[in-house]
Amino acid sequence: MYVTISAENTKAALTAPLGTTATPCSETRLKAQSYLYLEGDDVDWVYQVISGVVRLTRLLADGRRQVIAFGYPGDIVGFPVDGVHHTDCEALTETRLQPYRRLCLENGECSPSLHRALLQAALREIGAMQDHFMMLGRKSAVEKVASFLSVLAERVGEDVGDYKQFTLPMCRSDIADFLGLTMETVSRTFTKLRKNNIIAIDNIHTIIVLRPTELQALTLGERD
Amino acid sequence: MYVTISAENTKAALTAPLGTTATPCSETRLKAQSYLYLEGDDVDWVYQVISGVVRLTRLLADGRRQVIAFGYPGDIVGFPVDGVHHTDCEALTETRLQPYRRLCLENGECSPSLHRALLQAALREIGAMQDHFMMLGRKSAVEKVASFLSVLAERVGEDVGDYKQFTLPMCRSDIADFLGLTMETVSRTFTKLRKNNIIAIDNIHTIIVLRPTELQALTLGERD
DNA sequence: CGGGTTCTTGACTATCTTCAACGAAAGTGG
DNA sequence: CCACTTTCGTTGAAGATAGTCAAGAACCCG
Repeated sequence: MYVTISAENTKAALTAPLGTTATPCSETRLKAQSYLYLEGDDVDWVYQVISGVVRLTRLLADGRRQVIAFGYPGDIVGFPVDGVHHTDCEALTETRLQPYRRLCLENGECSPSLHRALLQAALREIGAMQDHFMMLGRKSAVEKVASFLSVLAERVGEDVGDYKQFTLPMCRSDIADFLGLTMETVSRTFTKLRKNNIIAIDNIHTIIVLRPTELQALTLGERD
Repeated sequence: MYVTISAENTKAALTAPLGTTATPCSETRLKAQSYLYLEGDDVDWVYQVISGVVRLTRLLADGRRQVIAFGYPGDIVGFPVDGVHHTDCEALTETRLQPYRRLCLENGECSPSLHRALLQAALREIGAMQDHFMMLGRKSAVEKVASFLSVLAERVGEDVGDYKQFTLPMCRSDIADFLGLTMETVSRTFTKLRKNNIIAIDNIHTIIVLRPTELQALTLGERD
């Protein structure tokens, strides 16, 4: 999952399974905090997240970290770069994944419809990443956090009265490393949104969006 | 072209043409400052840059701009997202491009080797963009500019004695919008590198890297 | 040569980071 | 179940990095 400029993707489109034909391989299960693969590992499979959430990260030698994406149900993770994984992938919650052979994507060694679906997923990935560039390069802290929460509310939020509620399976520093901020700035921005009654923070990992429209407006720089 | 963490790609690999078989379509020529496509246009072709340089951009409603990538010879531009272009693409110099049918990439309606080559290019694009996230999210101004110049020196620099020389076909604000900085910061950083004798600026658009090793070190945060 | 654009530089400011302390929550072992 | 420890999150104060605004210099092109 990336924080796209406009969250125009519908839940339906995103969470639809890829193959309509019988899948050749049974699902993979992953406990929270366990790794699916590490940077440099050979790629044999790409995975579609069925349930749960995973985190893709890259590390710099000096310890700086960038969270590349969060993988929510419907997302495909593990695209190979020259046959090798280019990020680490860790499960944030217990996660179920549907594996697809790498060669199905790369050589079409499977049903044409599945090959096409994986390819389309890769192309959508490129588009989503392009959006995320704008986010990292050109948005303020408030805009980044508002975008992040807005997309999550849209994608995984549950209606609670007039509000949208969802849980954050990742910690604050994961969010910070995803948005190119520090943990402290993320925390302060959450507090600011809470004090302005845009959101409520029930449990630390449970967000309630009280005013979705205002949150959406902050996404593009209206005053807070 | 993205500013990758380690410029380990060789020139040869990057500039190799995709299809060894006869290409079905003659090359496209583009004058400097003319657009190849705009965001929202339907995609009929993807293009490999043969010579010249193009610039891919995305715009926000309020005018903020992100340069997504520069397309140098060997690069593929124009990957479709749901059949539609997701960026604007403008030629920075006179440019020659080899078009390939979109359906060759998406449906394999061409030679299998060409289909595979385009697919591999898309997957490499994903990997390169992941690297660029680190750049935008986690690097300082000096690191960004040093990375940018270092990659260019490696990729298009010509040996002049012990030095590497190359021209910048883009203006300072293009570089700024690529790196997530302002024009002024880019300019100041150039000056700093020049005063430290890491680079020389011959003409405004001609850079000579005097100390490639030091420049490379600045890429990852060694003191300047 | 002149006019417009692009680039550089300076002074000032804003935003975000850093460092540090504290508090809340969660895990551990008796 | 409770005390202890550790991790994670929040908050504050101070500082640094990059942004803004403005002026002047260099470059480009007819």
